[in-house]
Amino acid sequence: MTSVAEAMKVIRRGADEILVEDALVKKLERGKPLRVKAGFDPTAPDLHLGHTVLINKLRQFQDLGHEVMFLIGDFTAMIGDPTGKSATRPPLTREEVLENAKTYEHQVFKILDAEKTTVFFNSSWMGQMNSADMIQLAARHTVARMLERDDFNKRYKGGQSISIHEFLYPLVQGYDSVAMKADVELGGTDQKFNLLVGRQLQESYGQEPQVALTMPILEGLDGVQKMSKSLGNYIGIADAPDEMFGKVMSISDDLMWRYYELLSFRTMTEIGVLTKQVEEGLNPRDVKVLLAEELVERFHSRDAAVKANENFVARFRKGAMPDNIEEKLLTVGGEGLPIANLLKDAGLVSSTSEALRMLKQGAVKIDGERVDSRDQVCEVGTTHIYQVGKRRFAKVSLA
RNA sequence: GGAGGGGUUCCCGAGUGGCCAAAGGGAUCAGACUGUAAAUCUGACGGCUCAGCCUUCGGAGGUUCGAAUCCUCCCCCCUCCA
Repeated sequence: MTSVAEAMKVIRRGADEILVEDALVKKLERGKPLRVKAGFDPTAPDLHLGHTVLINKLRQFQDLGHEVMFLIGDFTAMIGDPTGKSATRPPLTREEVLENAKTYEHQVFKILDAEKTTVFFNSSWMGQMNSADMIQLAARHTVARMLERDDFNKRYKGGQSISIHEFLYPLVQGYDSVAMKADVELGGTDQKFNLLVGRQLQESYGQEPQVALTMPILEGLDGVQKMSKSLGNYIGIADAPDEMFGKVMSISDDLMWRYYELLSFRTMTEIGVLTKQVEEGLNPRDVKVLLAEELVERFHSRDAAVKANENFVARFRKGAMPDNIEEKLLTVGGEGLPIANLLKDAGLVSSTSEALRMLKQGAVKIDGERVDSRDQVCEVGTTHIYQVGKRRFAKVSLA
């Protein structure tokens, strides 16, 4: 077994806060596997790399020999965590929750070892509670402490409404820790308050309080805003290999190190070596390639990673065409189609105006030959590969 | 209930009667260069049957030769007072 000091080094990696660190050391020193909890809202089943930051940390605990408890918050989903949101989410049906949970498992076990992971649903204990139980649970916390939570505080001071049921969310999440006898709970930095409520409730129920470990929110491809689907700056773990590879390559050299810390399974020592090599003149691109390969391999396969790398080099460094170009058949009325309309109809651009702009900018190629005349007409009965920019291709036949 | 401020193109935000398809920034896209879909520089950025035309500035009407800009009504958001 790894020494406590070494374990702490691994655990500390990338972590925002560990509350309380000494308590964690003490727990580790007992030499028994710890029960490590992380809760997930079953509302958003398509995960991106931002979600995996937390899951990676679970994996690290797993590798250190601890027991991972993956909690699906099916009961809490019915309350809706107010964190950072004002709109109440629509409640999910039982079927939707189970469906989402399944998707979670499928995606999450690309990172976690299924053998060493237990999945929990908090409805299994919360569903049992009656009103009296619930009120007793509520009796263990105070309004003043609840208002310490940053967003409650702001809303309260700002005169915005806070529904009573919103106070219940942290309580229920905290009670989950009691029910699961968690030693450690992981969450994003936005979860800090809820994790701390867990500590307090556990003590109140006569348990040793869990250690709360918060992980930072991962920046998206722009390097500034948090990775999120709605901002479109995400790498989905279901993204196709080439797509995933390319997106990783598109991050800035600075952001790459951040991704290494939070997303790579390489040790910090290995990463330190890479940093040094870059300082000594190694092209950061080559280091980025390693990261891109590692991530594609994790979510797809070794072969896919190698292939994605090859494709990337061919297409962007050598300007070659991709292997699998989408084929389209367009039916036209007359003899042919002006190039701009063809590009639009083939879905390569969103409007003919854009097509004309692209032509003017020299972005359009037919079979690799640049087209600069907007008057070009593509005749019926021909098949060519049309390209806009470096990334959009289509093989179009006219009939 | 009272007083005031505001809703502009993907986002932020300027624009108070013609020079406005609308400044500036962000995002995005393209080109160049390169070390990559990094960085940097340049350019584009409502639509179309594209030297022209059409549609847009919360919604509906109106004034005017002409409206994002003025008037009327309506909808929505915010601040302060009660």
